[in-house]
Amino acid sequence: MSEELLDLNEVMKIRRAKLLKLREANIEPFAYAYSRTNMTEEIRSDYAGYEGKTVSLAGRLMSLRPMGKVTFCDLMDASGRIQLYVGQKQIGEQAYEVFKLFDIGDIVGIKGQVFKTHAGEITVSAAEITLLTKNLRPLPIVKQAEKDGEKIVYDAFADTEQRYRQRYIDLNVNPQVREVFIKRSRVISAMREYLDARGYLEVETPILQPIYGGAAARPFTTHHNALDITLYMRIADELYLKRLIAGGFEGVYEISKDFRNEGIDRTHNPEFTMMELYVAYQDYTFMMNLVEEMVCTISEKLNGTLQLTYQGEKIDLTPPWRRLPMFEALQQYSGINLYGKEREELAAAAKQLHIPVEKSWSAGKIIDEIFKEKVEPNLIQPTFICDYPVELSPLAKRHRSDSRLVERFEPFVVGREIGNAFTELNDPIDQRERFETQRAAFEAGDEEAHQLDDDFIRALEVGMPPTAGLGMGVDRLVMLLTDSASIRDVIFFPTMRPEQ
RNA sequence: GAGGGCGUAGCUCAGCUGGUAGAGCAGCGGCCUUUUAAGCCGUCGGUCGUGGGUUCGAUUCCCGCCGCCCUCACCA
Repeated sequence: MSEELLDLNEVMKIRRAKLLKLREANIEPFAYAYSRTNMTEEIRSDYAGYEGKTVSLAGRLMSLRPMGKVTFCDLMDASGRIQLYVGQKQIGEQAYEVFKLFDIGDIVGIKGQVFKTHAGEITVSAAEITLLTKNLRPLPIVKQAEKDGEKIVYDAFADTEQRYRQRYIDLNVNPQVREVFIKRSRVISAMREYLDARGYLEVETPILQPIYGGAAARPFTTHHNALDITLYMRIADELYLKRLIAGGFEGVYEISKDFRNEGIDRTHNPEFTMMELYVAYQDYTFMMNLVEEMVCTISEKLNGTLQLTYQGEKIDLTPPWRRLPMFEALQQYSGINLYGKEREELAAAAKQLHIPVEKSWSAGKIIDEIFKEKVEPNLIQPTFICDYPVELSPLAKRHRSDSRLVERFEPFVVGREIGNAFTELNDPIDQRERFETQRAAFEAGDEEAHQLDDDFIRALEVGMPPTAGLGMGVDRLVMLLTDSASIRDVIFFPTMRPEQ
């Protein structure tokens, strides 16, 4: 402890000294509770109603402007900020001496009258000011001014590493960060409201799974001691939710974390939030309409509009979204018709398009690569790409009019996939064959090939009705709706390498 | 995993072609009872990410390592 003290910088030493002084003055610097009557925003938005009234507020001191026997402060609570006027005459000489030990970053309670200064600033004049929590580690000082109605921020706390590692500081000093996360919560509640209103049942399924499935990805592996078995963190909820449809539920959804042991970048975090929905007696066309309607409902609720700007790109969410079969999209953007082509022809086409092909790649994989390279970047306005090759989609039902394709779609916006949906494969014999193909791929070295899940097939044998399924990347939807460039800006604590 | 960039005071940043560091804010001491990026005067604060190398001498040049960011690969 004393050694730790030696490491403290000057400011922190002074803060601790103040802490001792406060305790000597019989003031507890870490209070138990404080009863307040109002939030700062209530007063600011209804000055006429509060003028002259006594209110009590609680929050953090974000700015101090001492002027001798009077100090102006900015108090920040969860709703916003308000100015405080702390005068020696009003709170008393002794209390003012104690108040001089307060710092920016301290959390205080204040009771006093609402008034306006000569400059017209809505202000609370303190009759009492109470320390609730002493700040021992100084906050970065971010100053704001308003010029011509525009907010200007000086010395913003901008170091991304520190912002992500010490989000509690980021949230305190960067109000726009708080806004993004409030919006994130609203997106999720709007989604839940939309799904609940249609009678879908929110459920919970295992995160720890003996066989991982539902997506093509490498899992995190863990171990259960008592059972002495390997368990995997789920990479998707799909197979369990479909078991519930086989069990007689007709509409289920789950909003939860999935885990994929893959790289980290601007659109990928090892743990991320997924919404999966399964609806009995429906197909992927139904699901396309649902996605359009749901995303639009959320956008309206969140931003009051279907128009949005993402990183300078204007996006119009107004339905109907373009619906483009995958091979038509490939034809349109690569100029080559790839439908029905054999692997060697596809490899040749890829070469022609300057896309390197590896020998181990299947025909489906080559198509996927060409798609990513040539088509995806062009899908700026909302677009459903539909009808994928069967070998890319081991859990999707074959297309009713083309057995080489499956009834599947992915919604794209700003060149980015935000979901994945299909008419679910419910034929257990076909499902077993698809799993066998995947097993062969796994044994050939494809680490992301789907695992064979006998119990899931058993459920299909019992019978799963015709079903439409959807997965949506919640983080990416939030990024889109909040104009966030990185997934780390919409996840409170993104995965980072541990310090030291 | 590959390539590129960055890492200087609590925060935001300067520091040209090598001579052991500066500013603003914050802090501390003054003055100040309607300020609001408060102001004025004074002052404290840095093993310049880390470990080597070159050099009489390195924050500055070279190499390794650590961390972050960007691009690519894998993927949602």
